[in-house]
Amino acid sequence: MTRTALKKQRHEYLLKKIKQNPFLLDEELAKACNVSVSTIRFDRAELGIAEYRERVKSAAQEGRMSTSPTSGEVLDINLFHDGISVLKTDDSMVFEGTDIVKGQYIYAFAENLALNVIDAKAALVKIANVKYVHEAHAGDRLIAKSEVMREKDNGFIVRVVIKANMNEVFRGKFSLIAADGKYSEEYNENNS
Amino acid sequence: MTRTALKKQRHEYLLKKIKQNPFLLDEELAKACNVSVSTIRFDRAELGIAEYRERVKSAAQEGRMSTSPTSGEVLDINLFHDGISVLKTDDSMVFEGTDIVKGQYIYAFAENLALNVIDAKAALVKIANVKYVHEAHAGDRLIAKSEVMREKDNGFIVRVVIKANMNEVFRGKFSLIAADGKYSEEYNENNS
DNA sequence: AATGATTTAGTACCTGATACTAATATTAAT
DNA sequence: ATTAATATTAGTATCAGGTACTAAATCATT
Repeated sequence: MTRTALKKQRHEYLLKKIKQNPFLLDEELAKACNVSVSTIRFDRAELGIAEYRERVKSAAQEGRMSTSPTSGEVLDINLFHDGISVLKTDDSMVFEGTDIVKGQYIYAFAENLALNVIDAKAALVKIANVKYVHEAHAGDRLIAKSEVMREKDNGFIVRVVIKANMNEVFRGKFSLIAADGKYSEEYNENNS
Repeated sequence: MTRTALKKQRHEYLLKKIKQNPFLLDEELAKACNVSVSTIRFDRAELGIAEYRERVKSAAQEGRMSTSPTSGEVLDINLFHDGISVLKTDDSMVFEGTDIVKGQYIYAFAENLALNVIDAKAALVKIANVKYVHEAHAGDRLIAKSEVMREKDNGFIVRVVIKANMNEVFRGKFSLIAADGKYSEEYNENNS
């Protein structure tokens, strides 16, 4: 194989590998690619990939940004009645090698809204029946609507429907029960 | 105020400030506390606070942990038959102010095993019926067992049961269908 | 005044880089 | 086959943000 082709291959490898794991030193990359550290530095410069420390730093900042990773943003809530939230999907949520969003992210999004509409801190999921109607793809903007169907025993039945581009993607029914009002008080910041 | 008291105050400040924002250099901390950088270094040593780079690094790693799904560790897999995996829960998975693990983490754990037993890269969840039998608590070691119940149409029905301390915590039935698998090739090391 | 705790200063060294230069393959084009 | 362009390696000086250590200066207390 020509060096030019090897370089291209290496570049693809670097882009992919570093994206999925920013904690890779030039030295390690060099070893993995069987080239010198200098080559890796040239490659990074060509590809516009920042140095290790910057990568780690921005990874930390991103992590810092997303308080709860898959909860989405609540747009509207009528407590004990209904709620709407949105979630922008991205390729951190997909099956490796595809752009199909994993069910667990959609589930978490739905469960979260179901809990929020009941008053998150006071409810637990007991049973969930969920259906993934259509695949969701990375980049899709998911819109979840939840409705409290009825009260049952000491709990609630909440339905959540999620759509992407007007198409139904997910449909779930959550049976929630109130958790006993044993709340541990907020963090005490009073010190002298 | 005595120097000793000032020091104590500074120590409290450092612990709190660095906890809420790890991106603070010794130089910045020194300026904020109106002492020299040396003093800050002494303080950090006394308090066991790691240096800037280590703080940023572990922040990034934590962020990475929470964004990547909680899949647990697979202990045994008989493809298309059954599998076992474990997950150590922690307080990043709980409802705020409690030690009760959120359903979505348990769900993700279960879904993952269900997918793994079928060959993760080639299957999608279509329907899931899940029941949270008992609360799981932070620190619990969850053990999930999955069994393929039967093939159905072009898919599978997989049951997953999760226990903590011998007690059933979760029970779920997943209906999975095969998806066309697309492999991403590893970096080619054949060259010389 | 002497003792011990606290704070500051300074040195050598470390890692994982950047920025740059120079030399050496290897390939493609003429 | 020779040349020009491309790819790779090596080496130097420099940087940031430290560690680890030593020594001196500055209180506060007895």
